[in-house]
Amino acid sequence: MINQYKEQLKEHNLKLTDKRLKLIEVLAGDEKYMSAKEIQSKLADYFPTISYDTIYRNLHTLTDIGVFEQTSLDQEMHYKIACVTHHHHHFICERCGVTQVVEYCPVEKWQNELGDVKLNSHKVELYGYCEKCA
Amino acid sequence: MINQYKEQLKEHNLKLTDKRLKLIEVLAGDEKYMSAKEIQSKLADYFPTISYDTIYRNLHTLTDIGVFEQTSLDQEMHYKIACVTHHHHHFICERCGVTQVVEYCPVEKWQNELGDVKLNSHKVELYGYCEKCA
DNA sequence: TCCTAATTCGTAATCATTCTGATTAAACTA
DNA sequence: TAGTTTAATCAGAATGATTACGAATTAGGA
Ligand SMILES: [Mn+2]
Ligand SMILES: [Mn+2]
Ligand SMILES: [Zn+2]
Ligand SMILES: [Zn+2]
Repeated sequence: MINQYKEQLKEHNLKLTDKRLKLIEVLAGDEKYMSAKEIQSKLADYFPTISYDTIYRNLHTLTDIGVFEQTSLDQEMHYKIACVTHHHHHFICERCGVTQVVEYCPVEKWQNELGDVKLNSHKVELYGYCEKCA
Repeated sequence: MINQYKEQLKEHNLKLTDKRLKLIEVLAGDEKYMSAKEIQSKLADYFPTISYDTIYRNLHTLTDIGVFEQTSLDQEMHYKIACVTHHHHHFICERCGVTQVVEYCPVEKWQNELGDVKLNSHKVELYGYCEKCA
């Protein structure tokens, strides 16, 4: 499954660096939203001196090509590995960031209600505490 | 209608200051999400030296008591006057921040789908360009 | 192996937001 | 109305996330 991400990098002419691969590994290994700080602390096990510039740059780059998805929580951007299957949304634990899939999305009803206005995107996020954190 | 906000301040033992009243006036006068910077530039007409501390403090305070509502756009918190009628969401213009009401909200379907997990809150935001900005 | 553009590094800068300690003023009381 | 109390404001420093920059390194192709 990591190979699929290597593909995506190649498709966009991005080099396969050790930092990028480990970054993907970290996010792919935990289905939750993580802050840059959390991510750097996980990467620090492998690259103790990795630059924040590298982390932020790659979070942006990989979000741009659809490997990650992002959301703003508590004034900080958080990232998770992207869901590539079908359109859906997430429940997000406000304590630990862990996510749970939410299938139902009435985007066509919303588009109907809006009429002419063109919908570029939409955000649906459900918040609460996961079973562990409750 | 400004009187209703004065009530709310009194109910929470908050003083009626000139800054607070003008802040409410500014947000109530334009049904859109505004950043702290935008807000301070509007307030500057009346209070050229108003402190950012005053702006941020009051944005928080008034959001806490339900006078304003907030959302994070582009890494910046944005505020608008709260909708006090019934539960609903908004379409938000990505250029100018103007909002349009979206009535349909399937929160009970989502709660059903989630089962046990307790839902604390939810965010639904539809993005695009308003007629003016399109 | 060599070249070159992309990537990373270390660090400084930026920008939104928060904090602090001193000053002001709203609201209550006499 | 004057006095008292305490919340609110102010100016400016501090914080914390994010971005920028010039120099050094490296992936990937020739
Ligand atoms: Mn998902
Ligand atoms: Mn709703
Ligand atoms: Zn949790
Ligand atoms: Zn607009």
